[in-house]
Amino acid sequence: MPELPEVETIARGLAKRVTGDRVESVWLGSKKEPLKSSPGAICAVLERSSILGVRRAGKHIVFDLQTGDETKHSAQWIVHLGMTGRVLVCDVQETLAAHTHAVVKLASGREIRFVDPRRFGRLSVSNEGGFAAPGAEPLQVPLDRFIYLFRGRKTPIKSALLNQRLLSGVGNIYADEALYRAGIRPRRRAESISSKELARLHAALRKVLGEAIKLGGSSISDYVDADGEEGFFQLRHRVYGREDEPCRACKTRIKRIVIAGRSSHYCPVCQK
DNA sequence: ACTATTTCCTGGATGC
DNA sequence: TGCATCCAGGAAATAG
Repeated sequence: MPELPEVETIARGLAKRVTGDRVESVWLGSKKEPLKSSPGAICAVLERSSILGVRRAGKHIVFDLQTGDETKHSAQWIVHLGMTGRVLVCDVQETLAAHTHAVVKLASGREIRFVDPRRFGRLSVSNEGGFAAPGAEPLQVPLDRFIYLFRGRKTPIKSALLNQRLLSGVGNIYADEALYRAGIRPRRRAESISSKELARLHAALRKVLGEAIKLGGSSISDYVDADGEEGFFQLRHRVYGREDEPCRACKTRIKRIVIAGRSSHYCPVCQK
């Protein structure tokens, strides 16, 4: 499940491989779910455009483009991986994986392929005003603004962390890991958490996301980066996926509860 | 303006 | 072994 560190890793890998290349043609599959923009709009933006760079915004991969027509407008191709999405850079002769929904042919002779079995991923394009993720970037947001995000919210802090309109990029794994490191139980109402605790959460979130990026993300089920490499942060998980295993600090069994339909893991002793 | 719940998807795990 | 059922979860849609 790609969250901020996984998407950052993938975007860096893609940037290394396709920056400076040019799009020759685009093939889109027949399934409609993966397309957030119309097929015509996606092709119009992508075909003959140059790739200026690839970056992450929240959980989105953003390809910065310069259109191939005489206007040379800037535009973006935006890929959201959902649960099981992958963006691969392949040689043309490599066999097409099942559930390939888009193939972008490059002037270098290679192809960017979007593969997504579960079809929760989304492709879109933007050419006016650029693209911005709706929430604040967790690695950039200053403490005072971070604290303000949760003011007056009755929803559990875990749900608030997952709300992409507040923070962009935090998903189930890193929400649980950050709450553990900050010593805050996931079910606590966001508004009930003190500024001091929120300061701990702010720091914990930055630390956990930063460490995970350094380790290439967490490989759960089938995640691999743009080069097919697995991440290693799953080895540092302290609560996520560790139900009934001993807390690394106090040996208490890690509990799993469901909040807003999402499994949430915490230590009943270390987290208050 | 919020918050909670439901829905979309398929592969892998589980149960009988 | 085979078949049915359940579960994972990001985000949009729907309901309250």
